[in-house]
Amino acid sequence: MPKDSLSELNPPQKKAVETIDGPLLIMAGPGSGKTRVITSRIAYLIKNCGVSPHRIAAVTFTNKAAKEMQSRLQSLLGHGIRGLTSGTFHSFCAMTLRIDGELIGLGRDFVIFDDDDQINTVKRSMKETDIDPKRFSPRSILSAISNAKSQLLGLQGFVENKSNYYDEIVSRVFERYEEILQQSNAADFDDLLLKTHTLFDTEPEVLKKYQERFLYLMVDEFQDTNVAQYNIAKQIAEKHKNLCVVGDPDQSIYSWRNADIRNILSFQSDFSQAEVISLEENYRSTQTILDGAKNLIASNKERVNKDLWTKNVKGSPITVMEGYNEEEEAQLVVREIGRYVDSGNYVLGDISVMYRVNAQSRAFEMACQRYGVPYQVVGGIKFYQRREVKDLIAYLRLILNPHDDISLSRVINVPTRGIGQRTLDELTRTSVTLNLPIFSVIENLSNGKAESISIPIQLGARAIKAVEDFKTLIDNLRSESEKQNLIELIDSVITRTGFRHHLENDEQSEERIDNIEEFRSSAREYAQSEGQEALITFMESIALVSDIDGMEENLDFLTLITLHQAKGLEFPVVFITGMEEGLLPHIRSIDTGDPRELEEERRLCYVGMTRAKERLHLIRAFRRGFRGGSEPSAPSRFISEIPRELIYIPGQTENEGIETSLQDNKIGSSASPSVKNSTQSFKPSRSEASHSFESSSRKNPPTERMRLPGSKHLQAQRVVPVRRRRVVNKIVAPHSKLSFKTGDKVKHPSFGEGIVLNFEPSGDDVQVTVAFKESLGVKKLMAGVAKLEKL
DNA sequence: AATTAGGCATTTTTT
DNA sequence: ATGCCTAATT
Repeated sequence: MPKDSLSELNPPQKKAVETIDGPLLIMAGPGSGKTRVITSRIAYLIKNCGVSPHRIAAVTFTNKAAKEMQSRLQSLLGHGIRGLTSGTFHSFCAMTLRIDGELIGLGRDFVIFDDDDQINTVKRSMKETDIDPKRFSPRSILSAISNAKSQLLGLQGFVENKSNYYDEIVSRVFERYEEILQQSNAADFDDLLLKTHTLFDTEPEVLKKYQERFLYLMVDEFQDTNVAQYNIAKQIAEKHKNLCVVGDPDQSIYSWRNADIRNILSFQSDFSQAEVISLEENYRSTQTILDGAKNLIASNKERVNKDLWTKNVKGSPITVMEGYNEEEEAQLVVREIGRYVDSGNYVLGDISVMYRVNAQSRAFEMACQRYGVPYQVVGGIKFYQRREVKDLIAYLRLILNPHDDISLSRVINVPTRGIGQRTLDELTRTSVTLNLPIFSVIENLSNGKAESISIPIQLGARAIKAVEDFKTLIDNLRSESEKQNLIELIDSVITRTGFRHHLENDEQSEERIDNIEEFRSSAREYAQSEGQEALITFMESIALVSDIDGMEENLDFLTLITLHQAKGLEFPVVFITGMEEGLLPHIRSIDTGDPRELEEERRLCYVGMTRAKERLHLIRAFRRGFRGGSEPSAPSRFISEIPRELIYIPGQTENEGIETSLQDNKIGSSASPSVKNSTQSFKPSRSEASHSFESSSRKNPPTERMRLPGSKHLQAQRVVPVRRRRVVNKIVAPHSKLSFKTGDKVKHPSFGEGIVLNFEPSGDDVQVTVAFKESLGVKKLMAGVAKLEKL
């Protein structure tokens, strides 16, 4: 990208940047330079109009997008952007509530309940309202609650609007759910928005503060905002009316999360004088890819047509391939990727494999491991959602806020300390009757005043002892926490609670300890600030990060990603996999019979296709396995919605002539028209990092089934398989030397130094038995996985 | 109270 | 096939 300066913008882009007064709606097609416009606009406000960054807020869809914007502005304006507010709606609201939430009864150190906590809370609520979780799924009840909150209804609104038996059930759970949250001084994701709205609604002074401060407000990915978010934006912008929203209705893919595409219509009616600017020139994709995508999306009925165009080269046809099953699909893809890399024109970081559901990543991971392709999975099982990490977080939260019943229930018996379900039930029951948090019940218990207060509780002496010990444990950690920094605190939690020991006894102890180690180092950057402050900030950052936030651009890794997460990204080469009826229009969207759901699937496919700059592959499997079995699947209807002449099917020769060389396909990385058609030079191929594939493989037609290449010569590039499940989202670079002999001194990242007692090759790795010093003892480790270092 | 076995639902996407 | 939940066992 060239420097963001006004002269390099096309006329509508320029207009979008310079239209600063009054409401503005920017309709930005894929690849139309939206991000540039947003950053240029902010830079323009600051530099040309002399607006203080302090008075500008920019809301993005992910923290990653916010960070990217920040860094681009930084390079444009240097320190001139200090004071700029940028982030997601959720993080903005969390901050607002942290400051002024007390006015609406939210304690300063409230905790944020994530999805997992929410489900637990719903389950508990159902139990306490005698609603059978087998008859009504907690998940669907939660989604009803979330839906109500996203529409700014809240409990009260929901109760008033309920119209059937199911609503009645939900409202009972909802009521209890809110009580638990209140008592735990917690807010769920939707509360962050809802409560901020309420705060602004009921406290004019607070609202005024924000209204006056934010002269300019920008909202990115507007098509994916929900009613609550839009209304918060409206509240803030009400005074100055300088609200700029940027979006593309064709890329709206989050309606299941209550995003409401009608916000775009509302915006136009709420701000009738709003200027509307369309960005229609695409700088990203080849003509062919853009045409394919345009034709696909044209099948949607509910949309306004856009006139997307590009000056880019025609480029290669869209390749459609078919494998027998998902394994062969993956093999096909990985082998094709090998050809790209071998050509020297692409590095792995240029390529991405996209799929509808996370479960699909598995086959690709396995294929990558077999072929030695380093890869990066975005998302999947979220790091902070791993059991051991969540347990540790629950301890930290409890230390911060002992009233957090959900966290307390989570860890009161982890590791097991003789407090079973009976005891916990009894404590919970009492807390409900007394309308007190569980921790307070325990406190009263241990004051020895149980009888005098006449707590109606029935527990054996042994249970009481155990519970009291737990209370003392938390109390001690709590008082220590004020003197310790974050890392010290985490360490004392791990040791004092017996958590470390507990992990060591676990079957997957290595993996779990690794994860805790990872967690510990992620806390490091927060450890500077003082005592509890650090803990609060850290907890908040954990609750609000997304997987995509952690994704790095790394030339050496192939990216595996869901279509949803791919929004906003671009890659020279894109493989969209699982192009099958039931998967890409997902079965759930077909089953409902709601055409709008099917159209959203089509938009999802459109988003995926428009991520591609130069090469687009659509792959499907003839049979797909699920729930153990395997069933035949039909090609996705979306394939047939792409004009045949844009498609190349290997094996069907008549179209082969269309395929152009890779060189002809290259699109200059610059958005400026002058260089676009030139066959620009590629990124220099990085010999030391290049991942060479068996050269003969490129001669094999992709459809022919072939044996996996021998792997010896790939050893150096091989990514070590990480047990069955992945340990960290990013698989780190492989280890160079995996040879050990008895007596070798080795170093483990968390266990420290040790001596090799024994070793035996196992698959591609070596299982090493190591004696570590101190109390750590003898362990069997996979050398590559454990990142063992020879000393 | 803790561990284990067997039954069952589950998988769309995530701030 | 896996993981979660309940029931049964020690």
